[in-house]
Parts: sequence; structure tokens; C-alpha cells
Amino acid sequence: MDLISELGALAFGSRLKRMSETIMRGGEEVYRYYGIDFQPKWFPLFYYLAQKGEAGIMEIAEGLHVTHPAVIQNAKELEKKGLIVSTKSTEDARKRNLTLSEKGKELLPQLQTIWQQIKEMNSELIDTREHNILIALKEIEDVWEEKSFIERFKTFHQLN
Amino acid sequence: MDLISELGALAFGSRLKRMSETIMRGGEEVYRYYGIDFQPKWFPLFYYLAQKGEAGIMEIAEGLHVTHPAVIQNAKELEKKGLIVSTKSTEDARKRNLTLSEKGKELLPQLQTIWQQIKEMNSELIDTREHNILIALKEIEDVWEEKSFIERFKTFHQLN
DNA sequence: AATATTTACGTAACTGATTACGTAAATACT
DNA sequence: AGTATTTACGTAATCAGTTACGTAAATATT
Repeated sequence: MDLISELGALAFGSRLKRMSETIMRGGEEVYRYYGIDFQPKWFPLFYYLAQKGEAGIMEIAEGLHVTHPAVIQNAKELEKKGLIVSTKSTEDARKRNLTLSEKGKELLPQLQTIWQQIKEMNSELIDTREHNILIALKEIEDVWEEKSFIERFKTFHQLN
Repeated sequence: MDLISELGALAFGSRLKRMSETIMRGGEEVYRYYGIDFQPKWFPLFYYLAQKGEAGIMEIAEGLHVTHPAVIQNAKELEKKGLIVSTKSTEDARKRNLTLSEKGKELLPQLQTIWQQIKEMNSELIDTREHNILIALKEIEDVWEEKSFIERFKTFHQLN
């Protein structure tokens, strides 16, 4: 048990971040292993478009719980790779809609195979533990949804 | 259940990162609430020095599981705030040792009070869930320690 | 003793998100 | 119709870490 693990509740922010980076790097290697030019960070956007067909920037940002600049940046990269296309909305001149390109649609089955495998592997990793990190994550997200960290702190502070 | 939650095992990298950022921001507010000029990201280094007294850059980096540039950056900031001091090692001309400054030592008790409260609050948050995220985290870290993500993937792939 | 390797540290550039701020178009209000 | 507000998007700067690379000192090898 090293110092950081001991800190437990106090320093688990950085541990979460480290783990997230490990996962991302792992994803990269999987795509490379299959010789596919795709980055893990593109997954949410690409997957979203594969599901929904067409969508505007803000809609995607909300659906993925990221900020709209993040969507724009990822979209820019995917567009450069020719995997998605962007079209100006006809009803609303402010809006820009994104869809998978033909090339994107062609790539989709291969990606789906890979995603399926990653998912199975991760599920095996996650579900065979006594404590399920996804459920734990969701539980905490839900708590914070109803009352922010600092709000909880202030309340807590008054009681203790 | 939104799209991202559904993705579960597939996209939980980004969820971890988001949660880590929420925690960090929360920490900031707590220090501000107490009117203390301290940032959450300094905690691991400062705490490490409070425990160990004196230590070199590499030793700290390993102890905290971060890269040495990260330590150097944090040290630079803490030194600027006058909370730590850095001295050239006498036995090893390559080494530079860090310790808490007098000001740092004076601040320590106040910080400890705050840390204690954060810890209690987080513990309450974590321990009252059915699935303990810290245990889940540790379990997965242990699995990865013995076999990396991509190694596991390749093995898994051959079996399925 | 001379050379090769390793270790400790520093700097620069990159990463993948964020916040902050700005513009243009749509909608609501009076 | 004219004004205020909101919505959709874009860009720039920032954040907290990383990787990549370089230098100097210490250690190991021959």
C-alpha cells in the first residue's frame, strides 16, 4: 500500500484521471493492432452519429455530456479524416449538422467488431469484481447531480 | 439512462476523467471557502513532504505515481508561494531536495483540518454506496499491474 | 583510467479536455 | 416593429498532466 493508495478518499481524483488515461492509451493500441486509423477520443462522437444519424453540435454536446468546443474539435478531426461530413442546416441558419460520411459508414462494421471486443473484455474485467466500478461511478454521479460537491461540503461542515 | 451511461464499459475512460475534474473543482471551492490560498493539485506533493520531510524529485514522482516534470511544475508553484524550499543535495550534485518551508509548516495544521473534513465527507459519500469505488479502483489497478490493457486484449482476443 | 551506461533533473511541445468570450441568428416581449 | 434575451456555434487561452529530448553527474565495466 503506497502513500497515494492510503490517501484513499482524499486523493482519488488523480487516481481516476490516471485510470482514464490508461484506458485511452489501451484503446489506441487496440486500433493500431487492427491497423485502423482511429482514436479512442473520437469514439463518443462517432458512435453518437452512427446511432442518431444526423445531429447538431449542441445536441451532441449535451448527449455526450461534454462542452461544445470539445465536439467541434473532435468533429474537425473526424472531418479531416473524411469519416464525417458537416452540412449547414436548412431550417436554422445558425446550425450545422453532422453525419457519418460514406467512408465513415464503410468503416463502421470494422469499428463495431472492435468495440464489441473491447466491451466484452472490459465487461469481463468490471463485472467479475466484487465492487462494480461502473455502478459505483453512476451512484456518485447521481449524488452530485442533486447536490454539488461544495454544497454537500457546506452542509456536512455545519453538521460536524 | 443516456447514451453515454449505456456505453458503460466502452466509454468509461472519459467518465472517470470528468469525475476527477469535478472532484478537483470541488476541492478548490473548499480551500476558497476557508480563505486559504491552496490548490488541490498541490495536495499530493505537499502531503508527501509533510510525511517524509525531505525528498528528491524522482523519489517523489515514484511515490506519487506521476512523472517527474509534474513534480517539478508543482514544486515551482509551491516554492513561488513560499510553502516549500528546495536545496541542492550535498552528497549528489545532480539532486535537489524539497522540504516544507517554515510558512508551509505553519499552514499545515489548517490544511490538515480541511483535509480531514474532505476525507470524512468523501468517505461518507463512498462508503455508504453499495459498490465502493475505491475498492473497485484498486481491484482494477491490480489487474492492470500484472498485465497491461493491450496484453489482456490480445490474450482475450485469441480466446474469443 | 577511459568509456559506457544509468540516474536525476530540466525544458519544450503536446494532449484533450475545459472556461471565457465573441458573433450571428432565432425567439420572446412590449 | 423594435428591443431584449436566448440559442448555436466558433476561437483563443488555460489547465494539469503527459511524452520527447537534452545535459550533467554518478556508477559500472573493461
